[in-house]
Amino acid sequence: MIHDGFGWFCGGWNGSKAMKNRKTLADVAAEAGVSKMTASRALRGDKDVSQANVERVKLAAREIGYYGNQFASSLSSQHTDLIGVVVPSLSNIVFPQVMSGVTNALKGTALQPVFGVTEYDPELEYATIRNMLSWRPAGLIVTGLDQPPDTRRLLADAGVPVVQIMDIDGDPVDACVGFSHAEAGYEIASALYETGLRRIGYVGRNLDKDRRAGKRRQGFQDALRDHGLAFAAIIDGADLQDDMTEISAVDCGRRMTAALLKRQPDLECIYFSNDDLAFGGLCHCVANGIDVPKDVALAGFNGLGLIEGFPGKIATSRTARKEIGEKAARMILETVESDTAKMDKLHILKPEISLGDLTARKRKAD
Amino acid sequence: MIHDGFGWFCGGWNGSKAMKNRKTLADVAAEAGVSKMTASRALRGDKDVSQANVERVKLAAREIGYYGNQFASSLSSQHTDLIGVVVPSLSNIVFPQVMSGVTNALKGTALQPVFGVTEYDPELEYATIRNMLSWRPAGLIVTGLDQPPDTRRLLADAGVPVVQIMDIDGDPVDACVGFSHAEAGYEIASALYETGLRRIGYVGRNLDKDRRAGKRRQGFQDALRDHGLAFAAIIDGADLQDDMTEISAVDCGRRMTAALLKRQPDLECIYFSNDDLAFGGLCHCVANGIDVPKDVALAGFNGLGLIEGFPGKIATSRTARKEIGEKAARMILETVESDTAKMDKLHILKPEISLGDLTARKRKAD
DNA sequence: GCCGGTATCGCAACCGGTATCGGTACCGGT
DNA sequence: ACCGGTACCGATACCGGTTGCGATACCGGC
Repeated sequence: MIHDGFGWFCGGWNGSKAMKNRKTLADVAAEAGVSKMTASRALRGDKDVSQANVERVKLAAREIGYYGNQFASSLSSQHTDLIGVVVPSLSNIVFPQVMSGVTNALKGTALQPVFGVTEYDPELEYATIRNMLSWRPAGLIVTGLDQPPDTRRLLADAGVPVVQIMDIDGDPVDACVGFSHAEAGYEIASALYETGLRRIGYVGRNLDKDRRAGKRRQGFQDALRDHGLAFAAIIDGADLQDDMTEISAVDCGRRMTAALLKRQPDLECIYFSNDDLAFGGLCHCVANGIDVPKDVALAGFNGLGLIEGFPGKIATSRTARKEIGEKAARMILETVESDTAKMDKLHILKPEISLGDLTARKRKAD
Repeated sequence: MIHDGFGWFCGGWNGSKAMKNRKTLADVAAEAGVSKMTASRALRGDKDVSQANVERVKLAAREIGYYGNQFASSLSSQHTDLIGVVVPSLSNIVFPQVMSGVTNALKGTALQPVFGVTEYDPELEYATIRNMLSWRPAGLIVTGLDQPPDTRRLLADAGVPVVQIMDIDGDPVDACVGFSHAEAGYEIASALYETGLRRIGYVGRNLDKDRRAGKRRQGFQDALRDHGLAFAAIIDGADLQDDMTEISAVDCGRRMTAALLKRQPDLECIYFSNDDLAFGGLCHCVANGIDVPKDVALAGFNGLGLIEGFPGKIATSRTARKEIGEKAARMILETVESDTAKMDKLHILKPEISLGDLTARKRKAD
């Protein structure tokens, strides 16, 4: 349906009548006793308007409660202040944090972000991006590098700066900001290995949809392989697919951990596809008197705030979400501000591994 | 600055040149060998176009990579598909959840949400709303009822359906969806009282900015007063204002709880301004061998996912964030869809109190 | 062959701003 | 008195679609 060309653009009911009876620039001009042009210039702070008229116009505008019409303005001036930001989800706090970063970097500039959510659905992603392009944004920030060809072409032909974020394992359309998930997986695996851990299990969910989580897992596996190991046990949601979609990630992590430890009681360590699941694992352990990380070590990914509740308990790769959002926004800002400048095409913000209480164990192992 | 009338509208640098060289409807029409009008109608699925031409036009559009221009379209047709959604924050997971609800309810309709974040800053809220109005949205969803007069007037004169959400303690501009925070505070206080708890402390943060948290606290206090009690101890961030703004809410909760219990070791219960803080409190207790809720009961607000990690430990008022977002969106949808229908002006989604393990104690107390 | 009706199509006039460019007024210099 | 320069202003032509309405073509019926 979405790919039928213009289905997204068709049919449906016709917006609101809300636009009627709105004050226009002509009203302001009449009220101020000047021409439309002078009013326009006065409100935008253009030059070539006498101070007296500027004040007269602003006053008139306020009196009649005028605010501009972005459609008319953008159509006429042929440019926009919009930056489209496409994220896969709002329920993973990571993305709101990225959005915060973008908002933050754009504060005080003329640009402003517009957000779109894809729910990890490629079709919806395509539609969202297409939709954003119909607003002729000044730039686009898109999560991930694994867009299908259709979507890729859309981005490539957009004619605006495009920054892909969160991932660098792949071929960016234009610029990208993020880090290698494969490497992140590889590195935390290595770090865990060095603390002497050997029997390591894996807990993941939504790997089919969340490609980046899949990459981390692969990287982790590669590291194990390089040490002649493999996951001692795996639960990736396919096992528990019944009601797992409805419950929260934390609760899901708890249950999956319980299941995994039941299946393989001698695990020394569990790697989770993210911090929410890992936290769920911790909850299971706390509730069942399992000492973390002595009995079993837990490792997640992201460095979420809730990890700080139990300092040192969960190993994690701290990712710079907010910074990624900020950097991406700033890259577009720079491109847009100067015609000449071309932005760096790649900016890496490597996650920082935090082993927590395992650090001590590592020293012992050395 | 923001209130100077049109400062927001003035100055600054002028968008991108991104709009140039884009395919227009005329290109499509030429390619398809029809007039602009026929092309326009074909793409929108209007009637009065032969099936043959519809296909020809759609094909042509796809060939040359055409996507509409919302500015031109909205300007000309005098209506929009936009719904403005204004939330105070993205770092509190509650608001992304509300946004999810809105997105969800709007999925499959012609309407689409545009989000704005105010960081709890009234000036920024004013600017954001004004900015949204310049897009002539079909409706507006705004968080809270406590806008300053300027902002209120803006909303009242907007000429579009406005739904205020999350709160009903106040005077809505038009419609509102949410619940009474004062009542929520009152009720959980009463529920806690009934389990026999008496020496109750309070931990809160950002009360000056988050008016709703303040209302809950007030409601809680009122309940205590009605039972002849008062908070046995209070930490509201003013006490620890040093670095508290930078750290996560969870970590903040941990520290404030530690401080509170040090000051008043015989507390039987602590009421937190939200679940993040409460969870931090739980972490402190777990880490220090304090049994929850036997030694000290903890109560928060929101029913966040992370509470589920420790089933029954933290009492909370479960709020229907997603539902609030959905309902608000649906209210606007209905208003917009039918000219006649006026929406309900008030929709209450009362939080559901969950006492967790305290339920047992309550039965004992009875 | 003429007529009313229906299906298709396209011209022209906008929508509400802004870029462009050509005035007008006033200034100081010569 | 004349001239060039500057400051200010406004008529006009768009921007890229859509609405309104008239034009055209084709149809069956009489």
